[in-house]
Amino acid sequence: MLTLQQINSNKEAVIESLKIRNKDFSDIIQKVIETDEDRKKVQSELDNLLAESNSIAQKVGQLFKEGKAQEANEAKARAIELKDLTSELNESLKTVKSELTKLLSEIPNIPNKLVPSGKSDQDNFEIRAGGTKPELGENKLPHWDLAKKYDIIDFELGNKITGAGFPVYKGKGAKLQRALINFFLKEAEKQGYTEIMPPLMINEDSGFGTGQLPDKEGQMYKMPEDNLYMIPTAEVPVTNIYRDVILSEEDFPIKLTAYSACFRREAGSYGKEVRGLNRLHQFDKVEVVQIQHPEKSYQTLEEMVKYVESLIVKLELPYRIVRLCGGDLGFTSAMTYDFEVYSAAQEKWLEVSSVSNFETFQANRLKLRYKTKEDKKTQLAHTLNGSALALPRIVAALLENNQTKDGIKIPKALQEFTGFNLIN
RNA sequence: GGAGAGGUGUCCGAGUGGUUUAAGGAGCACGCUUGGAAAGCGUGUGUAUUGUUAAAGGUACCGGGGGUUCGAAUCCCUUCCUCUCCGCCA
Repeated sequence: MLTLQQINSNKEAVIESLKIRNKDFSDIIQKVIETDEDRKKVQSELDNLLAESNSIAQKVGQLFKEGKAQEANEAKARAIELKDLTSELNESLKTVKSELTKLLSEIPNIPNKLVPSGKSDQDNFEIRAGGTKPELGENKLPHWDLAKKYDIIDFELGNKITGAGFPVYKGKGAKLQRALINFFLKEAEKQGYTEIMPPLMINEDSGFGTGQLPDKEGQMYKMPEDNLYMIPTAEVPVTNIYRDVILSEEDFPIKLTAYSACFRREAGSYGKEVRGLNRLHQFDKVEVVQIQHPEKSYQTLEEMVKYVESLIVKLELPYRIVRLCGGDLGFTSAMTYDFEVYSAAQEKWLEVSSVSNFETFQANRLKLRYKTKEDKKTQLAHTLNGSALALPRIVAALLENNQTKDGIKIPKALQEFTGFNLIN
């Protein structure tokens, strides 16, 4: 959520910046400002009545103590009158506050100035690309066929046990998963990230903190009996470690990494898009999260981009990095880089990572703040995160790009983790 | 799942209806003292919101939500969490 301060003090600039998302928010922002005015009015009125009522209560106590029951009872009359007034005002305060929250939660994050304009992923701005697309022969196979040929991933078995989108990894397929997870965690550790193993279910407060709730409720699996949700990404439990926390400036940067299974309902997906490993209900991912001083967060974003890039380079996959345009930018993000690897048999670019700076947008919901050294004021911190990396599409590209007539070659960097260099 | 005990500020800890505007202690910050330090003494010490040039001041917050009362940390309801015992269990 944006803060009222952001909106009140820079109304025009906020409206202008949001235009890059191809939508006009001027009406809703105007409404926010008016509703906030109402809120202030109601609140100060209520506060005055409460102040009066407090002082009467104190006086009544005093009078009773002195044995002046008569006077005490007289004072009560006004207090009872005040009670009705305050409870009424309290109701309207609640109403106006929830109205305000509702309005605020409809406004997305303000895009960074570098975010290019555009409507869809067609308009994303390519930052750079690397690696080389392999030359595969005529009998190249897509990864779902390779998975079957070498018996390493069984999609039908997953259907039987759970349903579509829950594949079963077998033998070298399972080992490859584990190797990738270990490789990613090890690289993250080298970069100074502290490893976290988080809960895979979260409560409502956590879902709200990182912005999944209430808007994206349909995206998560829910356990209604216990009012918990399966995590769609480790970002949620890991970032929520710092919900309701006040840091000091020396604590920055906070660097955390976590492997977790991720669960997504992906309602409405169909067809070619979901074939094989392209889109799953359960998948594995290593996430990196940073909490940073506002002045350093963009420097950190670039650092994270370089880090994710280095992983893909080590896996020897052809890739490109794009900066998302306004139309494609996520609701909570101020700036996002997407990473795509080329999957040579499908002849498709697959998104394998998304690295974002949320600035104070999540921190405001999380109440994640820090105290400045100088004047000891509390201010919102910046949060960032990125996939490093999501496994299934990496696996798809590895299988397809490295297929040979002898089997599938494992990239060098991964071999110490797999313990083999060929799937055959 | 059953029975019981708890949840108070940065920490420890008192507080079962009215100067609690949360005692006391520790920690921390600043000042005094000192050649310097320790001890000692003094002052201050949360979050949010409102207000103001700035302040003073107001309001809310004693796990969360609701209620009783002129008045709630304190009484009632509800919910979450922690601990002890029992049951079940990888």
